[in-house]
This record gives sequence, structure tokens and C-alpha cells, in this order.
Amino acid sequence: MKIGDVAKTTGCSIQTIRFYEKKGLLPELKRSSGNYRVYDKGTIEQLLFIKQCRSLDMSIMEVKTLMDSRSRPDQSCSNINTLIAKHLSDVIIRIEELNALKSLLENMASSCDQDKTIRDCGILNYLHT
Amino acid sequence: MKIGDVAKTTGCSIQTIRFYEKKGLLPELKRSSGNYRVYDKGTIEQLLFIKQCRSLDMSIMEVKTLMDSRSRPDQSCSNINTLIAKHLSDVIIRIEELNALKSLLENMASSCDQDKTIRDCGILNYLHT
DNA sequence: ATAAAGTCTATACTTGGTATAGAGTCAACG
DNA sequence: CGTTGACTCTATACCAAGTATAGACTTTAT
Repeated sequence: MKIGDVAKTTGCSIQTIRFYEKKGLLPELKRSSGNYRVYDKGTIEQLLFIKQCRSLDMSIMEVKTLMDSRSRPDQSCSNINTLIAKHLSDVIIRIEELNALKSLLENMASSCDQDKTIRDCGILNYLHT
Repeated sequence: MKIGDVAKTTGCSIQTIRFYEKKGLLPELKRSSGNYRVYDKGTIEQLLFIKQCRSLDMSIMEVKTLMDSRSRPDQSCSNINTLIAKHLSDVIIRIEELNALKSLLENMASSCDQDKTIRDCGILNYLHT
């Protein structure tokens, strides 16, 4: 399989696949006689794994940690539990931040209507304080 | 005032102040005979305005739009209302995304306990699917 | 044989800064 | 007057996580 096929199958762009390779998320791979990357089914599965993790908003480094763990199946999975717990806690903190932000923005939005001038704009006055 | 004083007063780092200048958020400013940037009270106020906007998670471009508006006090402020409404809507969408993410991560976290091996880790099995 | 499609590397761009290097400036102290 | 230390200057590189080119090469199809 060539990179274009892999891109179609996985839904990752060609550049992204090469980017993941450069970041060390894909194992060293074979090249054809014309220096084209040659992929097998294992790589596709790995890319789907990465995609799944990225859709959960994990960083490349987090994904790398998980993939490295997968190559040591007999070890304890406690570090994986820790990683997910940390990630979850980060998400919860971010949600709280954004909820606070949302309240502020709602207050601002309600402090002005469309019919004022810039000089009298409630939003700008709020920001100016 | 020199840049170090401004940094202390506003809480922005020196590099950040120069960065904002390069991005066009600060007006063209005077230089001393030794080519040092010279600031006045107006710039401090502008920096605090920028900081306030950034703490509301606005992008540099959004801040720039607001600052440009401030220089035309007689115009209608409807574009400012629109900007804030759009920003608020973005924040709400992001909160929804993160809440969905949170549920997923909670399910994952509860699908494994610390005592398993990588091979049997419920989290990795989830991700592998 | 040639044209089109695919792939290669290397580089620049994005956002919002942060962190250097190396040079120049300014104020105080002896 | 010299020199040390603190400050500032520009320019550049770096981070995440890709995206988007340019210019060269390979493969495929006609």
C-alpha cells in the first residue's frame, strides 16, 4: 500500500501521515525501489488508534506514551489509568474555565444592544474598566 | 517610561509587549535617543485592554477589531455586538464538545482498574476498537 | 513516448507567545 | 574616566498539530 491509499482508508491526510512518522508515532517503514513509503495493515491500525486518541483530544506525546505501552503487554497498566485520569482532569478544568468565561460573555452581551454608538457601547465600556 | 516599567505595571512580559507591537496592537511609538521604546499612560491602558480581552479568550485578531472600533467612536457598535455573540457561540460549542469528551473519558476510566496488565487494560481495549 | 497522477524532501505558515544570542545603552561606583 | 551590571535592542528559533506550498522524481495510463 502506498501513502495515498492509507490516507483514503484512514481519513488522515498524506501530510499528516508523514508528520506522525516524523514525530515517531509510526515505526520505521519500508521503502519501495522508487523510495515510496510502503505500508501494511498494521500501520493502518496504528493510524486509526492515533486518530481515536486525537479525537479524544490527547496530545501527540500522550498518544506516544500509550503506543509505547502497547509494546510492553506484560507490564501494569497503571500508568495508562493515570494518563487518562490526568487527561480527564484537564478536560474538567477547561470546562470550568469556559463556563466562567461563558457567564462573563453573556453579561457583556446583555449590557449592550445593537443601536448604540461605539462611544456608548456597553461591551467596550465593560472591557475598558 | 521604558518597556521594563510597562511590563511591571501591566503584568505583560517584555517579549509579549514587543510581540503585540509587531502584531499591530499598539500604535507606532516613540524611541529614545538610544533607540529605546518610550511609553506613555495611554499605552499602559491599551495593554490592560488587550490583557482583559485575552483573558476572555479572544484572539489577537478579535482584539485588533475591537481596538480599531474604539478609534471610531461615532460609528454603530453593532459589529462589536456581533463579535461578542460569535465568540460566545464558539465558547458554548467548545463547552459542548468538551462535555461529550468528558463522558467518553469517564467511561474509559471506569472500564479499567489499576491492577491489570497492559494486555488486559480496559482503556487500551477501548481505544483499540 | 508522453502526459497525468502520485510521491518525495524541504521549507514556510498558522496562534500566542517564550527563550535564546549577540550587540548596544545607560546609570552608578570607585 | 573606566568599568561593571542592569537594561534594552534586533533577529532568530522553538512549542503544538498540523497545512500548504515548490520543485524534483516515479509510476501509471494512453
